[in-house]
Amino acid sequence: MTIKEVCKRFNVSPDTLRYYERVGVIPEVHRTAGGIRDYSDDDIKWVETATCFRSAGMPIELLIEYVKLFLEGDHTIQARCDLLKEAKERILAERKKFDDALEKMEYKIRVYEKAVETGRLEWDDESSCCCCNKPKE
Amino acid sequence: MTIKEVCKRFNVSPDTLRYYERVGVIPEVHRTAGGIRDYSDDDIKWVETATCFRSAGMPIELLIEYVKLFLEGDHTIQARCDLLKEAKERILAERKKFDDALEKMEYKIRVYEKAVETGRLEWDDESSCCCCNKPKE
DNA sequence: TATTGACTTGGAGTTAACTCCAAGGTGTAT
DNA sequence: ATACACCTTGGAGTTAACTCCAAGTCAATA
Repeated sequence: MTIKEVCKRFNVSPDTLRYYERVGVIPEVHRTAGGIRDYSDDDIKWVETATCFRSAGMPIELLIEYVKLFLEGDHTIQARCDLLKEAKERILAERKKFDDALEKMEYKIRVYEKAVETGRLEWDDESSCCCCNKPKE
Repeated sequence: MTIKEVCKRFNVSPDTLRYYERVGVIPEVHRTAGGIRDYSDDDIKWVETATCFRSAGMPIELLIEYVKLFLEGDHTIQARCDLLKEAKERILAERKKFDDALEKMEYKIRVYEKAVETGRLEWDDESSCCCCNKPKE
């Protein structure tokens, strides 16, 4: 599979894929005799994992570490497992922050929608919502 | 409340708070006669919202736009509501990516844990999991 | 009142993760 | 065989969001 096809499939740029390979986010990709990238099934799976983890905000350094351990062979299985568990905890913590923000947003949206309906903006004083401050004249 | 206290409460640096104010992520903060920042309750609520939305990955530009609309007054209520709804959709989309990554991670963790137990690494061929490629010798 | 430490500003520097570029090689359609 | 589009590399440039710095001001303490 050409770089172009892989890009289309995972919605990333060729520069990004070459960059990932260069810094070790994915292992070296299979080439044609002429030196042109020709992604194997395994290469594609690595791209899939890299783009999936990246779009969940995992730092590139972590992926590089994972690939490095993988290339070292089976004696790094425990280390890889630990790395993934830590990554999972990170993502769970991040997701919690998303949920907090969602809650705050939904509250604000409710208040604004009611204001559009009734013409009066009424913030619950107990809420720790910033929108209750009135613009200073 | 001093800048230091606000920093401690929201776990951000003084530079970050000053930066937020400078670029308009929060409105101008109340000052003492000497010109030193003395955060009011409302100021603090803005900081809370800013840090909450930022840690959910909302870009600063969006927060600046929200504050700008707020300062323009009540005729921007509909616009603010629309902005928040769009922000909410973004966060939902981001959270979906987190869930996808979590699922992939949990699968890999399960396989690695089994490998640690049994001594054999066995990836389900149907899964689109990159870890099934063997290191090239 | 002098020292000390925290605060102020505008502007420059840093970091992660790309993104672009120039100079040249590959491969396929005429 | 000659365009032509697309690929290669190493290295430089960009962007968002801080983060640091220098030079000066403020405020609490000895």
